Amino acid sequence: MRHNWKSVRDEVAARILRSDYAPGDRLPRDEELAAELGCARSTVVRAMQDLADSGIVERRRKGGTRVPANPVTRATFDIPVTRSEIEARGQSYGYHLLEQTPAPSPLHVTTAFGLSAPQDMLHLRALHLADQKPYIFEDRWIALNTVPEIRDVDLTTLSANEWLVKNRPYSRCTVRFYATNAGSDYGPIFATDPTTPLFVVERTTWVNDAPITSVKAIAHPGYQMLTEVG
Amino acid sequence: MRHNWKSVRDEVAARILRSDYAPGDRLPRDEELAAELGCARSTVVRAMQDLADSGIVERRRKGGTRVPANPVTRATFDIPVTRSEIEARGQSYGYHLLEQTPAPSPLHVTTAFGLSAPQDMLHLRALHLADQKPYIFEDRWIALNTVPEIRDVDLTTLSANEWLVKNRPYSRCTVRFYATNAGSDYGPIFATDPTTPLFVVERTTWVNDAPITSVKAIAHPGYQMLTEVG
DNA sequence: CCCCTTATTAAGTACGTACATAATATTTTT
DNA sequence: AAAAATATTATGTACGTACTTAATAAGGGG
Repeated sequence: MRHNWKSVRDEVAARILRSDYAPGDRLPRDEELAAELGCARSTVVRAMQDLADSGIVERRRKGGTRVPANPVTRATFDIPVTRSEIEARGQSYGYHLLEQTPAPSPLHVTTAFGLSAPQDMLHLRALHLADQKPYIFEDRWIALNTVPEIRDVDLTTLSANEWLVKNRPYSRCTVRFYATNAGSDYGPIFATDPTTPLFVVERTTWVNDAPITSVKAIAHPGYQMLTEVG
Repeated sequence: MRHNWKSVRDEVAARILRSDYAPGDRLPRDEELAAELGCARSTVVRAMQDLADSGIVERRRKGGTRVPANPVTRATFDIPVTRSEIEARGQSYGYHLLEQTPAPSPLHVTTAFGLSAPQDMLHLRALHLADQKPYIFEDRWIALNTVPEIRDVDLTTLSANEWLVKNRPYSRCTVRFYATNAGSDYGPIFATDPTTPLFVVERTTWVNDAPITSVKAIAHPGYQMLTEVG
């Protein structure tokens, strides 16, 4: 069964694994590989594009295909809506809106959006619960200029997360991972010591350069983000 | 210029953005879209597969293409060899091997690999410097059964990271992100308080189910992992 | 010898056809 | 009415051809 792109991909990947093609090396041209493996060039192209998407090979017009001299591990994470994440774990989902205040954006939000001046925003603080226990605390700012309808949405039962994702899709998004201390802000929420390290995912979204929302999602102590490659 | 797959992709993405196609909705069949946009079905297929790869649509045989009812943010991170990462920042790279000891794998490493019993491994502790300052500290275990050659490699000048990546490509890898405290282990290394929160990337790699290496990369205080989507 | 122009190369794309495959829907059988 | 066999459907894949494009290499002129 040599005549499908996945087996071509696996064959090329195996050669790289065996160091037949080593980092920095140039691979045979698509046409040659096609002739060697007895398939059409388009099949090799499909296989190679998959390998290129995974960062296993690099392709350049005229330059050919090569194994990167400095290989990288390309990891892909799916960040779901928090409710889906909790339900996928087989736990019950709970949601508490702690605060909902219109306010001008503070400096760190203004700069996250790349704005030159503060804008009117809606500030939300909410807690997501898994089996009644604090799972993720979110601190969110929503740009009222871009999303005025949010004023009329009841956010005490439906999380802003969910409303936005279904009503205000974004065209651009930055994601930032880092570690922080629970401190006096999050310590009480998770009923933990102020020195407890917490994992933070910060996401900022735009639609055609107009700011939508910026969220800090602070995960409960011990939270890990996991993915498989290959 | 409607006759290329990127413009087809962008048109469909724009329709989703405008909520012409809302979460849960089924899109027209490839053939219909092709007729509407005046291109071949294969062009629509190419566009749709790209959208599916980004998680923007879901495709199922017979079921058709639809906008996911529970959208996710799909973020992709490239984790380079540490030296490349530092040099890409325009900083000078430095490397110090702090410890190199053969030892049976401790429990957390044994379980990370999914092994039933401890194996002989090489334990390394090393520090990567950017502009002479501690950047990433790594705590690494290498499976000697799978990579016996590592015994004869001089790891005082070349990091194990680089040697492995060029000589022992992996076929499978898990990546884990989390937060930890500097504590007495890492506090002295980064010259920081034991309560300082630190960002950790833990990677475990195999080649055809044989364990290669498991690394904890502890980043300096303030380290952030950043990516753009869209 | 260096710079600029021109040729060549190998990947990138578009198209159309034919067929495969996995779901789903329908019909038949028990 | 439930279960099993069968038909239908929309995506998935393979192929071959023709053409485009970006990058490199070769050539020519100052």
